Amino acid sequence: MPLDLAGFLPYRLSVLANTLSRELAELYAARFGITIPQWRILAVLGQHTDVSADFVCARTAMDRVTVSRAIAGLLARRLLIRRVSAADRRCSQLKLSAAGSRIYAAIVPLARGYESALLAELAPAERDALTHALSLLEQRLTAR
Amino acid sequence: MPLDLAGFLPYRLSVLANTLSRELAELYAARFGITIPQWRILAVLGQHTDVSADFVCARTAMDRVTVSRAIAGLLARRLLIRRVSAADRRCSQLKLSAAGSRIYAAIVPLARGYESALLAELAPAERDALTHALSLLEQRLTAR
DNA sequence: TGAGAGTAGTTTCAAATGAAACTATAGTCG
DNA sequence: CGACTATAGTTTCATTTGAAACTACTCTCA
Repeated sequence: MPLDLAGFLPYRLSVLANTLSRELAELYAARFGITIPQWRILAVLGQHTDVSADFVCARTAMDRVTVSRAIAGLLARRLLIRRVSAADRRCSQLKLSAAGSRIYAAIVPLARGYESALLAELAPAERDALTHALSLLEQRLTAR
Repeated sequence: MPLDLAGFLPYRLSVLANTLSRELAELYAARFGITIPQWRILAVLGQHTDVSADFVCARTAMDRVTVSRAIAGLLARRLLIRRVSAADRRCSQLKLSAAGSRIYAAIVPLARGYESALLAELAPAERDALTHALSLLEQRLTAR
């Protein structure tokens, strides 16, 4: 009894997620010179300001090293501002610069538009069901 | 109006899928010396026999190069058998060797067990809803 | 037939990745 | 205090990745 790969959940999610990330990246990568990890950092800093690199790691589930390098790239282009925290000088406090905010503001509608086009495939009840199922699965993982 | 990353579908799927693939790989990688791309190839060849590398590419949504190298690794360990197709000598015909079949047979229950544990988080109706929603999204992508 | 276009698969090379080691700072407790 | 442990973040280095070029073969059609 072979395993049906096309119906195997981890595999399906993997293919779908990689395809979506790549398609989405096409909308902003070339136009703004932003990589996928960099976009995720912008996305976190668009929501939360003056947070540490580690906070970004936790939010994005990306590796420390990946985050460090993506931040370095964004700093070099002056899209972020980094201050050393006075309370704990190991921590930095990151926020979007004016230029970073502009890029963020330009990408957000592209991202939303992409997501909307996807979700348009689903009826409202189907959307809710998907969202709900993902929450349950996510919960399981964060719970160990 | 910032974008809520934690509720953004492409992002959620990406985090979830990567976590699942990594967790699953922990079950077989060290024990059998098999990488994620190699496991996917075994999974395809467990279902379909005497198929080409390109067929494997199409099934797994993996890159040509990744597939070529993963096959090379499996051949080196004599887990696969490759014949050149008589009809078209550019194509190879791949199948599991006896040793490859044994590894495949050993991994399948681990993979199934992992998936079952995941799906146990969901009520049957929730599972169906998830499966259904994924099908709709997948369809959209294969349809361009 | 045989020149040009196309496909299967591999190799090369430059870029991205992540584990492990490292730097610098903070907190703990004898 | 001062050694010891822990955390934030970076650097190093070996591995993985995939785009592009390449080889080898097949197909088309003049």
